[in-house]
Amino acid sequence: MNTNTAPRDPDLTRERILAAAHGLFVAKGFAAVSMREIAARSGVTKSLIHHHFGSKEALWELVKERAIAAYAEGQAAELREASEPDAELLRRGIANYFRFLRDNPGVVRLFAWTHLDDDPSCGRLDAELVQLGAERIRQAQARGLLRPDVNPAHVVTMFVNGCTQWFSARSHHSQWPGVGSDQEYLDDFLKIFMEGLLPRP
Amino acid sequence: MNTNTAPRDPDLTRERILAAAHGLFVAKGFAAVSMREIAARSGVTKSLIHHHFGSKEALWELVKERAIAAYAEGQAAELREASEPDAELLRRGIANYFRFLRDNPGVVRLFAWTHLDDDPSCGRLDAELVQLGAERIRQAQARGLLRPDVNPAHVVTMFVNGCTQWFSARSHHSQWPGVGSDQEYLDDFLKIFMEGLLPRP
DNA sequence: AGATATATTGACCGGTCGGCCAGTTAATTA
DNA sequence: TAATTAACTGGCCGACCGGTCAATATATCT
Repeated sequence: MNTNTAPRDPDLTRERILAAAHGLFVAKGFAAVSMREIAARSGVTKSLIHHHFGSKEALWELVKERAIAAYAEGQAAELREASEPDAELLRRGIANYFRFLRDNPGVVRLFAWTHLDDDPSCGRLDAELVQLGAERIRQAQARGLLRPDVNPAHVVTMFVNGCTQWFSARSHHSQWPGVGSDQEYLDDFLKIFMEGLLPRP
Repeated sequence: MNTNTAPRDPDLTRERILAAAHGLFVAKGFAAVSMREIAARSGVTKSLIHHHFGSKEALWELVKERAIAAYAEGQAAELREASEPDAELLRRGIANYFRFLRDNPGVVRLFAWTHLDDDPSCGRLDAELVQLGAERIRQAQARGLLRPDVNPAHVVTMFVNGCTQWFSARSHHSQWPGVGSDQEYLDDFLKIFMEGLLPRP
């Protein structure tokens, strides 16, 4: 490999290895991916991966860490730029989250793999995200804009679960009779969820 | 193995192999389980597993098939014994489904594995279950007991997703601040979901 | 320019993988 | 009871696994 005259670029090499590993891990899971596969896809020797990352496990941890950090960063930015908390803000937040998962299927799969590994690392990272979102909902509750008799953390968990599982179990319910498109599901979800959150007279 | 005088029982042997394979596959996923492990746990030779089931893939398929068939059968029984469809029936159906998943964590994990395999086999099996549930909701809508402007199939999908992901991502949100117990989450879920489904004046 | 550190390679290691096969033992059938 | 079938075993195979190591080529530093 690399018999040409291209100059060495260790950072780029690391990046290409990480990209190859990310794609394979996301697609097949840790156990089903071999170092030889990663090496072949990144155009690099297996030994070089060990040189740069140590072991297969270490590479896997780094791939997870980076992907989740990127996810958390994007979501935090989304939350920061939000205006004062009301029902409409929540509705837009859910729609944005839904579209984010739709456009980043790798994130959904990576979360699913880590869940099956009972790996709490990614849950730790977005704990503060949840806290932030729950705080917004609490404020809206205090203003009488959302019903006060539900746990704000459960509200966040509920819509995160609803969005995540929709894409995670796509192969499942895509063949269920009567189930519609992403947009149609999101619309119905918002109808039920948002109206269920309104204060009752 | 089996150096004692116990009489041969091929059916029991098959069952023990299936049980061992089920436990290991559910816990670690297809790729991370070896035939040697399954053989050791079921007290049987590796060759005998091949004799009875052919290959590792065939065994995995059979394990999935049986588990999902058992799940579908139980759920279908639950649905058949239900009375006339109204909101209260739906509420009890959701609570029952939630408790079923709580008491059968293996089912949740097996579903998650098959989703990551993009295996649609289990989705096909419970398609009729969903159709049955959706039909009940449609009847309740026709009687004016549930809001008519949502797709019944989406109603079913929504609560199935909400229940499944709660247990599937337990390692995730168990460390989220403010998230409560199974029962507390279910209560809040039902509050929001059921009120969101009521007809609006 | 010379010395040092790092990036990169290819060959190799012990171990495990799924699967196969010849042989033995127990149940079934004729 | 003899013959046939099925259950079951142990050993073996080639392929692949993750990881190591010595050697080499390219940067970087003095």
